[in-house]
Amino acid sequence: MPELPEVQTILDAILPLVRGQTIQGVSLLWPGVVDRPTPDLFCAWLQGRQVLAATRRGKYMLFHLDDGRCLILHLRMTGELRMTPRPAAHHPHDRLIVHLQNGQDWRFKDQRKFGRVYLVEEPAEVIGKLGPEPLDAAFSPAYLAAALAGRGAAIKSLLLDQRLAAGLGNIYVDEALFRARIHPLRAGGALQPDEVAALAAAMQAVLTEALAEMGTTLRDYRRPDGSTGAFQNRLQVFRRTGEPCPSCGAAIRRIVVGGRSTHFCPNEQK
DNA sequence: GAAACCACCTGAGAGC
DNA sequence: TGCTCTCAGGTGGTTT
Repeated sequence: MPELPEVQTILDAILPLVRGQTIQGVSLLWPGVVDRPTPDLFCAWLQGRQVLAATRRGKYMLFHLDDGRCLILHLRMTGELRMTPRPAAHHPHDRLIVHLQNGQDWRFKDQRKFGRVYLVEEPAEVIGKLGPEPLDAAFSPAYLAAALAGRGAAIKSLLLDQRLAAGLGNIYVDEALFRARIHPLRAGGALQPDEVAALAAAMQAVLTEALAEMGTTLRDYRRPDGSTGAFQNRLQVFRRTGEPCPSCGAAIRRIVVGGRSTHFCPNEQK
C-alpha cells in the first residue's frame, strides 16, 4: 500500500534511472491502466520524449517531459515500478512497459489493476484538489485546525481524505492517531487545540520516520530493486489486533471506520 | 456541502 | 484436496 514514504522512496530510486532518458516505445499490456488521454494517444505522445525531472505530490509521481507534458503515475494498492534490461519476459501483472533508449525497460506492474497513469499538459487537472503536503511549511496546527473546524465525520475518515492533507493512507493515519492519543471515531471538529497540535506533530513524525526506514512493507510494497522497507518493524498499532499496546499493555482493537480497518488502543486513545 | 456508500480488482487465507 | 467465500484498501463516482 504505497503511501507518501513508499512513493518518495520509489521515486528517489527510479529517478536516476530515467532522468535524461529518451522513450523509444511503449508496450501497453492493459489499456485500462491509462486514465487519460486515450490509450492510443498515450502511447503516441510518449514516443520520442525525454524525461527531464520527477517530483512527488501526495501519492502521485510526476515525470516531467521535454514537450512540456507530464507523465503522472499512481500506484494505488499494489503498483510497483521496476527497471529491467531488454529483452525480458513479461510478468503476468505487467500493465505498462516503457522502453528506454539505454536498453532498459521501465515496468509498471500492478497485480490488482488499481494503479493509473496520466499524460497531461497541466498536472493540476490530476492533482489540483490535493491538500498540502504534511511535511511542508504550509501544513501547520493552525491549518489543520481550520480544515477540521465544523467537520462531524470521524477523524480517521477525514485524515484519509487527500483534500485535507496529501499522502497519508490507512497505515500512517492509524499510527499518527495512536501517537496523538486520539480515538479514530472522534469527530474532527471536536478536537481541542492541543489535540490538533499533537495530531499534526504525530503525522509529521510518523512520516519522517517512515521515510528514513524506506517505507512499510506488509505484503506488496517493494522498492524498485526488489528490497523491502523497514518501518513495519516499528508499527505500534496497525495490524496488531489483540497484541498488547506498547504503552499500556491493553489489547489493540480493530474496528471498521469508513470501510477501512482501523487499529487503536482502547485505553490510551480517547 | 458533507457524509456515506459502492465499484473497481485479484490473490491470500479461512472454512467446509 | 479442492471449492467457495471473505477480506484487503485508494480513489472517484453516486447517493443520501
